[in-house]
Amino acid sequence: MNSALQTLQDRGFIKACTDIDALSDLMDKEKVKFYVGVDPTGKSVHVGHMVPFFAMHHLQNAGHLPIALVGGGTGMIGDPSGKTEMRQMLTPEQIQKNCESIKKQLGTVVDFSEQTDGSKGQAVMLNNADWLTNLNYIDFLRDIGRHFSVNRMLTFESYKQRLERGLSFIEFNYQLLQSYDFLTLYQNENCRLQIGGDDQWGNIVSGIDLIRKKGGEDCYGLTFNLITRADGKKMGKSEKGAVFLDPELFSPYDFYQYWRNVNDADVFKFMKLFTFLSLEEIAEYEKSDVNINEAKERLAYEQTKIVHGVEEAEKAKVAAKAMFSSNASATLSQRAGMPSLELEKSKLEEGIPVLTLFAMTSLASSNSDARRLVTGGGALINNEKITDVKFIVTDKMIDEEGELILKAGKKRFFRIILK
RNA sequence: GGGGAGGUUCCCGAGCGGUCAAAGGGGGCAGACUGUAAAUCUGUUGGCUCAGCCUUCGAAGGUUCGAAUCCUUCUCUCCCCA
Repeated sequence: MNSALQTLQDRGFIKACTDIDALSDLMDKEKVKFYVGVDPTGKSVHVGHMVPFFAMHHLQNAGHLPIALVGGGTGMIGDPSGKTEMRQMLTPEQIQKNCESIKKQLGTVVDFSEQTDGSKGQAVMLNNADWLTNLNYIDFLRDIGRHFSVNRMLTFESYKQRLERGLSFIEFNYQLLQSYDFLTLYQNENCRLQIGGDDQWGNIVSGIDLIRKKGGEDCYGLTFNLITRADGKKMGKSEKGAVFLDPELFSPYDFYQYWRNVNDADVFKFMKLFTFLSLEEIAEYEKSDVNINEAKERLAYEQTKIVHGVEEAEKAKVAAKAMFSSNASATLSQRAGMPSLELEKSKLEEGIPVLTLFAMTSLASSNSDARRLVTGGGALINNEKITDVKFIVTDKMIDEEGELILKAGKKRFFRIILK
């Protein structure tokens, strides 16, 4: 098999391919242009969306030519695949803004810069709004619509499910538009391969069919395993909601912790999919005499480094290490990666009720929430358990570093910086 | 267009005049046990100046001492017929 494909296979990406042998031959013969679509339905993608882009990274390194296709046009419709409800429609302005921030995030994994030495494939980002928004309805129906059989579409799993709950006509057209995207990319860019999550199988196959019906060459589809966690929960979801790549929505420290806390059963799978560590190196961690927590630490570090950069990864790692170590008092530099808040020193001198203080942080969402925390015995300040809800925090509690470290349970920390 | 069934707290889902901030489950948070894992058990899960008060049961009105529960209008969803 083609070495790039082999890499994806070995790392556990591949779920299905329309014709793996033919694709392999093609990739041996030439640098193949391939694409994956992203929906700009939010300001940020989350880790679950990243699988195809990690795959894209590996293919790019093998010299193939990635196209990241932002669905500026299709985003205005919403893909029914895997959704149980209709999507909210977005305004063109929102979509435009989302596209820009998403491109930045994808840039952490796929290199969009100008390639000069030719060792990597040149990556580009396109927006299907460029060819979708000006489509003429009648022309589209005549040229594209006639190639689609409603009977056949209705047999697709993604539509079947939605038929039970309701599917609007606008969403029903999604497959046509995505197929049209592939056709357009084939015609304009000579794009031969579409990759995506396994939920995209139906849409990808339709695109390939369309290209063939329009007289094109054979094109290929490659889908990746939908990543599930061993506990059955959705990948990329955490108690704090989706694990977004945007540091505003999900702090690098929490991001690091998310990976640090993955299920034992998922560690190596995730290392292969979500880091660039070599398989040999990962195999070292898989040896039974290695403490699995070292593997988790490495996974968290590598992932954070890729998404947020070395500096943030380093900070998160140091902060986590310091806080989880036995004495649990960290020096100022170790605290750098911790979620924090600045507070006027004078306020503390006057005294602040515990509940108020906790509610100011991300540890408690409201006074009542803080009350529950304290009542339940989960609230600590500088490692001292606070059980009295009326407790007043004063400047006497400041630690040797001149700060306060709040804890909610064993795992959640917050740093109060006095000024 | 006609007929029917519905919209309940983060989600699913009970409640159908007062004892309802609303059963049960899921999820979340905390405690115990651990390895910052999983599983298990316990507590908790609208807000507040917390033995009390305030805001919630699609929206707005109304009946009533009192409504998530009854009436009216509106709105949205699903199903059947056209």
